[in-house]
Amino acid sequence: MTSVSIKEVAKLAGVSIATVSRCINNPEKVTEKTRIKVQDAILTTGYSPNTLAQNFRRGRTNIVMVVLPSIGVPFFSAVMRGIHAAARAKGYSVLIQETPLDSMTADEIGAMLVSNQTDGIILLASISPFGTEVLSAKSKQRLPIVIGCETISPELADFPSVHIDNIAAARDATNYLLAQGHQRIGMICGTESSLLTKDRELGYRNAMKQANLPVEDGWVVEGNLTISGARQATRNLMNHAHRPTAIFCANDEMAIGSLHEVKSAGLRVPEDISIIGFDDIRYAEVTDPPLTTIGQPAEEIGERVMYRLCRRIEGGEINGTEPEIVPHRLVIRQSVSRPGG
Amino acid sequence: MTSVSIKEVAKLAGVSIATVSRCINNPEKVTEKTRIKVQDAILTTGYSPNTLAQNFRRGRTNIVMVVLPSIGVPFFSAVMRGIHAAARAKGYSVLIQETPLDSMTADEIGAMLVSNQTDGIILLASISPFGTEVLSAKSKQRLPIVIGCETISPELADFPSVHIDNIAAARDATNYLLAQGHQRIGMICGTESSLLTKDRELGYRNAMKQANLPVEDGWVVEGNLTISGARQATRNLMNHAHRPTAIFCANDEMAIGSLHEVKSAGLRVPEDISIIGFDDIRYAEVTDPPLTTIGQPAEEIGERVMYRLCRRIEGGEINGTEPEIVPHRLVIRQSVSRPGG
DNA sequence: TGAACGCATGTAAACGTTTACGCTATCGGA
DNA sequence: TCCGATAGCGTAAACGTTTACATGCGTTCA
Repeated sequence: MTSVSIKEVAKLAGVSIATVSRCINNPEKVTEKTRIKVQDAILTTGYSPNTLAQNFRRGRTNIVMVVLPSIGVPFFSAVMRGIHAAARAKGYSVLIQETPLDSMTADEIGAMLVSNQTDGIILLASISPFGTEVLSAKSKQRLPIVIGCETISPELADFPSVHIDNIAAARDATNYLLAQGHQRIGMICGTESSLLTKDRELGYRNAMKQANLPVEDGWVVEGNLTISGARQATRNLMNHAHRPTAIFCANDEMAIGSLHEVKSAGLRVPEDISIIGFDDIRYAEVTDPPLTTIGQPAEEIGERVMYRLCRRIEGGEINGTEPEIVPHRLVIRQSVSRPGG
Repeated sequence: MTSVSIKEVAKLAGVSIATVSRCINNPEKVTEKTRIKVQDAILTTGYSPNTLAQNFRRGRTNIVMVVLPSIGVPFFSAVMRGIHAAARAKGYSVLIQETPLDSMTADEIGAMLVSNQTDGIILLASISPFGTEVLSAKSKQRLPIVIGCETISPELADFPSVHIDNIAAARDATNYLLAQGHQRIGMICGTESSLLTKDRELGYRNAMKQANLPVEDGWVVEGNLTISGARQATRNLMNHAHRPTAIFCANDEMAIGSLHEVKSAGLRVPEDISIIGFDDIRYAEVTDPPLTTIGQPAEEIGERVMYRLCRRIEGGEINGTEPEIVPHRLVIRQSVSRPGG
């Protein structure tokens, strides 16, 4: 019942604790005969090393922390799946921190690293900027932090990252609507604090400008990244004097809300209003109509971000900080048609 | 840069390391004057305690592990949200283990506890039974393990748990369909290994028997808890010689898949086939038609399960192992009508 | 004034592991 | 046969913290 330590094993096997330790960690440094003795002793005592002592001694936890806005969003859970897979392969456990209302500050995060609670951190969320006195550019080069998904803010530019090209992807989405003949295109973007959706907004505006089309006041409205926020935003768009014939939503969650709201108002999708989403979450193919959207390789992002973090932790790659861009793709389903059907 | 230890603080403040430790952990045992000295020293050195050493010394990590089948399922992420909230309030971090293919065995879990990697465990997933020699009934009484959501298998009966009454809830769902006049009611259940959906199946069968209605062969089909599984299951149900006029799905994920499949086949919901789900995930109110379902207080379950675990960890409540039942409720929307509309 | 007490602080041990270092015995080569 | 190299193992230190116990000083009360 009470936890058995390496000493009992050593005593039972008739060797020193150093030898027991070696049997476990460097079996090749030990005679086969003693190795067997020790193995037997381990089995009969039911010994398992005290992880706390190991962590303490080795100065690491084999735990990485993932900071994200919400695990409830299917896109993030897909990324998490990739992270988990890679973590398991590399022997890490994953500690999740949700930051609902920016509740976790950069200082808290720094504290977790310096106090050794985690070996590394994956940021899937925007974080209030790191205090400059805490993190010099030099130290950033070393900290085991990797950013996934989120477009990088200037303060975080020194950290490696893995993500799609959000600007280009949003441009592709908008261009697809334009190619279908839409000219009045609205957008439901995220929140002020979400840089990633800022980039998507930027891509949308780029595409509109390139097509010499105006973005009228009130065509870009915040949806707060939630279903209910998107429904409100959609009502605003539908009431606009120049009602858009198509809506680009910064994520699928909001697209689902928007879709529902349009239909609730008695309008048809896509005949009256076309809708395009972003992320290609798994619910996107079972909406009515199925949602046209931009697909991200979410699991792949998770895996790559984890592997990159491992490289950082293991000390290599001090310099390689250029972002790793993964491909996005347009997933054409049935929520977009030519204006008027 | 290199981590500063308690020694430097002590030297700078001109006190012993014991005093520094006391200043942090038992400030009332120290003069105000020295406390200020030490505080200053802590600030100027930028000291923060080495968590690894603390954990080692105190024999605990302040980490709890949550084992669940998939974080991608909105219901679980809602539970997780509750767990996170409670954990944060109690000073714990949350480590997530997904067990996609029963990949984590009970032995692994036991190992995590005995090797001190976590202070406690929350099980939201069925786990292959604990080896009886590893866990006697006595030791179960002590282990800091609490079960959430899942109905308890005999092997796990000694652990405390928090969940709804799945049998009664499924009965309520079925009775609602019966009350609408349905007689041919099919069910899409989960997998063989998911006890919780087994209980839902039981509740369904209870209700049918009580109504003196048969459950024909082929009316209960496995949906694997996934959208695609439910779509296949729905095709089977629609092809049945005695096609059900209503389908009870063991969770909303499958209900969404089923709903889509029925409509894809050109049938109407609820006029041709009524559908009722289970969980009331947030997408349930934006399906077309909005999904009638059984609501669980997911966040509350998460909170309660976490608080209960805390009580276990902190040593109280050795005996209170009777399950904590939280209320469910029928959420009536528009995916169920009288048969034929 | 002196003894007794209590409070603030220091000293040192302890937690369980890993690992640098040193010792012994064995083996190969001259 | 003797010496050097080396493989295998033991000894002991070290990691940073907490805490039981000891120490010393000041205060109070007789």
